[in-house]
Amino acid sequence: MESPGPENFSGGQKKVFDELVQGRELAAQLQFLLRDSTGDHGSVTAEDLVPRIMKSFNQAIAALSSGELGEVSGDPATLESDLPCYDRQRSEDSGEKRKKPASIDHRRGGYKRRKMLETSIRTTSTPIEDGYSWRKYGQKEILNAKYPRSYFRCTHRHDQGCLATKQVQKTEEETPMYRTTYIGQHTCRDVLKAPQFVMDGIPRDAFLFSFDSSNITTTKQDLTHGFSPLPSIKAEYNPEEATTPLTATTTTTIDHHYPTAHDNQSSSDEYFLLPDLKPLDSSILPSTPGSDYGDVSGVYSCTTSSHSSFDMDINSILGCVDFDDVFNFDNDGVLLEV
DNA sequence: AAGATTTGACCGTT
DNA sequence: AACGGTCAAATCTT
Repeated sequence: MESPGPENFSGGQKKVFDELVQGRELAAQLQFLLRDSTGDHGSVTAEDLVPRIMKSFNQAIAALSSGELGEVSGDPATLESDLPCYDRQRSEDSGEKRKKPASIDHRRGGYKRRKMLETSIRTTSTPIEDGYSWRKYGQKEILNAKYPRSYFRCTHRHDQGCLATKQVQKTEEETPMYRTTYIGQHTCRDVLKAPQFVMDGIPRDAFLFSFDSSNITTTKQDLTHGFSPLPSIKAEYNPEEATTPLTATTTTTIDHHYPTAHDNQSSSDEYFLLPDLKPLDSSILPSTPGSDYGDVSGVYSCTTSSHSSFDMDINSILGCVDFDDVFNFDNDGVLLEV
C-alpha cells in the first residue's frame, strides 16, 4: 500500500486514512497488551480494543466500498468480506428460514455469489482440524477432479455473522492429499477457541505447549514441522474420506489452535498465503520487516482460519520473535518451513 | 427437538 | 452453456 499522504487525499480517502490510522493505533495498543502478558493495563482490555479496531477497519472498508475513491488498492473482494452485505443480500429470502414448501421454492431469489476471496490454501496429508466449528453446506463434483469438493462455512455464520468458509478437495495423487482453501476471515468469537489465548494474554512461552494430561505434547520443535491443526470438536468430514484420529477430549480450554505432533497431519503440510491478500503494508505496522503479514481484516478475533495465518497475524501484530526462527517467509508471502 | 449433513436445484461468473 | 458456489428441503445424528 503506497500511501500518497493525507495531503493528497480526497475527502473519502481522508476518512479511510483516518480510520486506518486509528485502527493502527488501537492495534498498537493491543500489541502492547499482548506483549506484556501480565494483562494488567488498567481499564484497557483487549476485549475493549478489539471491537474498536474492528470498527475502524470496517469504517475504512465502508468508505472504500462506497465507490467514491476510485481505485482501491486492496482486493475489493477481501474488503467485501468484512462487510455484512453479503449475508444481507441473501437474508431477504433465506432469513425466514426455509419454511417455504419446495413447490413454491422455484425461485429462491437473487443471492449473490461471493467473489473468490481466498485467504490461504493448505495441503495436508489428512483433513485439517483447525479448531473451528465448520458446517458443511455443499459438495460438488468438480471437473477433472476425481473427488468431490466439500464446502464448509463457519458455524457462527448466522449467530455471529462470521463469513469464513473453506473448501476441501481431496487430490488425486499416489498419496491423496487434502487441499483446504480458506476463504475469508473468521470474525466470530468462538468461546471454545483460541481467542481466549490472545485475549487473556497468555505468556509467550505458552507457545511451547505441553499437554501432559491429554497425552499430547507440543514443543517448539513440533512447530518447526509445520502446524498441524488441533482437533475440532465436531467431525466435518465424511468418515469415508477421512478419519479424525483424535479425541475431542483434548479440546478443552486453551489448547485449541495449537498443533499436536500426533494428529498425523503435520508431515507434509504446505501453506500458502496468497500474495494479493498480503494484508498490511509493513510501513503501517511497526513490526519486523520480515514478517509483515499483519492482517487488515484479520481483526480482533484472531480466529483466523488456520494456524499458519494465525501465527502470521501474531507475528505481525506482536512482532513476535518467537516464531521468527521457526518460519521464514519469502517475498510472495509463502510460508517456508525451516 | 435441535443441529448437522446430504443432495438436487438455483444462480452468478466465465 | 458449462462450471462451480450456494441454497434449502429432506434426512440423519445426537
